[in-house]
Amino acid sequence: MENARIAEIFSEIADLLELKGGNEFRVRSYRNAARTVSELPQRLADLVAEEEDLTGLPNIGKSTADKIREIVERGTCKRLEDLRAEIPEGLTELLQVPQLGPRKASQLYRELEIQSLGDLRQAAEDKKIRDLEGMGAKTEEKILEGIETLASSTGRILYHTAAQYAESLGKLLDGMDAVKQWEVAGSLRRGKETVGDLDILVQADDRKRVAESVAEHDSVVETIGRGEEKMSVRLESGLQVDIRFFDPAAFGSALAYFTGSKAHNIAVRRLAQANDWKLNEYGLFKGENRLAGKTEASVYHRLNLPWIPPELREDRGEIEAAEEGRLPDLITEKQIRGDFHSHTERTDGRESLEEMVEAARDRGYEFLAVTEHSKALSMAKGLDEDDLKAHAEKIREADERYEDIWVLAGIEVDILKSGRLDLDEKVLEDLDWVVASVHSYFKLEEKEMTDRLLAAVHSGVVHCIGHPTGRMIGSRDPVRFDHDRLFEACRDHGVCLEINGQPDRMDLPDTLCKRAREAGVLLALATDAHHHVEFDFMRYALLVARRGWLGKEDVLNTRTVKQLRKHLGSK
DNA sequence: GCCGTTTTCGGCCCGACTGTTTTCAGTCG
Repeated sequence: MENARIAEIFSEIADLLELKGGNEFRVRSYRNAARTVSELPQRLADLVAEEEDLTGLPNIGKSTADKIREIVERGTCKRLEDLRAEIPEGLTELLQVPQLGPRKASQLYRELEIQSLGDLRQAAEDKKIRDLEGMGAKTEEKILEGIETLASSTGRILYHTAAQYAESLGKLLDGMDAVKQWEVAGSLRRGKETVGDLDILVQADDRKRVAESVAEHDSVVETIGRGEEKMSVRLESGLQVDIRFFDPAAFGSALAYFTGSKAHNIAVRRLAQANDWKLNEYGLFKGENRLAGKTEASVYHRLNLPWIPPELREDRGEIEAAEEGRLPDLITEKQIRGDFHSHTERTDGRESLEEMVEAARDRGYEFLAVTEHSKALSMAKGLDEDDLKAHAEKIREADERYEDIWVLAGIEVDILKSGRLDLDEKVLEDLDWVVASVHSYFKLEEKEMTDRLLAAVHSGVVHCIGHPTGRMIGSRDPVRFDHDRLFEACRDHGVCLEINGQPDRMDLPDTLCKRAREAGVLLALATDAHHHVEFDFMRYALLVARRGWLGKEDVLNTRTVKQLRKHLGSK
């Protein structure tokens, strides 16, 4: 039983309770519990086995703790079974339709016996919905559109993709005289690996003109709503964009408000309430009197907090850390001196060694590790021992030619199913940098996978574990292993964990990053570039690192060549 | 159902927009 499944159960209970018309705060409790569970670094099943007290976890009280134990033992819980018996299957899928919430969904069920998306479409097409109390022709139309949107939407999209749309809209806004300032807020600003929609804040002289221009933008296919304060549009990709207009006096509080996360906002608002103040998107207020709002920092400062970087705003302890003056000094792009994972055309990269090295120099890097695949990945032309020796020689020759950059002769060696490395350790010993990665047998049982990874760490020739969880966002689950044991082993053997910046990997994920840091593990940021343009993926690795609370000291890439040589030499 | 320098009971974030209404409920973020 994985945490994700437990979280799903709590979400389903929340949905069903909502359809039933239950207490909205109880519903919220289940949703909060689902969030806590899904973000929890430890496996609940393990905590239950160890008879840990779960009520110490945020949003988990006695009742929820009991349910967690029940779910771990039985795979489900009575509460869910009872609700399912009471409310027809299919009704929850109606909640997925935009603009259709629990009230209308249950009304549709009660009055028209609608129990599925199919029923809903039929009723809308038959124009039966417009006759219901509180609904009309417009509602019917919205529902049909909502069903279409649902069918074509893919849910959350990669940060990388969302950032491209944001950039394109940003260009439009930059080009308008009426726009005085604009900022992207929401989960994109927080650097989350996936983004559900775009939130853009705009200060403008002529809101109407801005709204018109946005509505006419190439990538906009539909205007969902449009008012004085906000407008919502849908892009060709299905992505929803919310534009909100604010005056300068409220721009900072609005930015904070719409950056979220929701949980962070609630926690900050509680601090305001403790002073009998009110915090909303228009500012921090004492009665009618605005205490702060022009900048984000002014809002935080008035609440006796330092400004909190957006990447930390997840209610994962940042408020307490801010109160106690122990927020981490997060790593920045400028502190990155090199990249620890790249491929060339010798295996599955697309450019020559020289092209890659020169591009790294152009970025101002002081070092670059070239890490081709090993022979187990025959599809990728992986190297055997002799190939590797020859290639390492070639890399060292290149290193001689470029005085201002250290080209590390490296490898990304496969960790085989048994935990053995795919290449003779004698050959690996002569390299400057050895990344060991799992590229096969992703479904091993936790114990077997843990032993497999530990064997690589214990080998004595590995410097870094590549993309440690192996997850592909949206398409492949992370492999299962005992995180704490791997972290401890890495710390004790001086082995780094990689933060791979490929947009669909972003692996190690942020929450595990935070725990690896707490365990004393050193992280290595890397792009896994197969073409020099992918060196830009370092920004995604950086986002993960920042969301994982990493500072300069926690990251190997911040070392000078001299320090790095010393660090690697001492291994 | 959770939670506690206001509290173990009684709160729980709060405002914009839409469509249906003649003052508001539902949905969303």
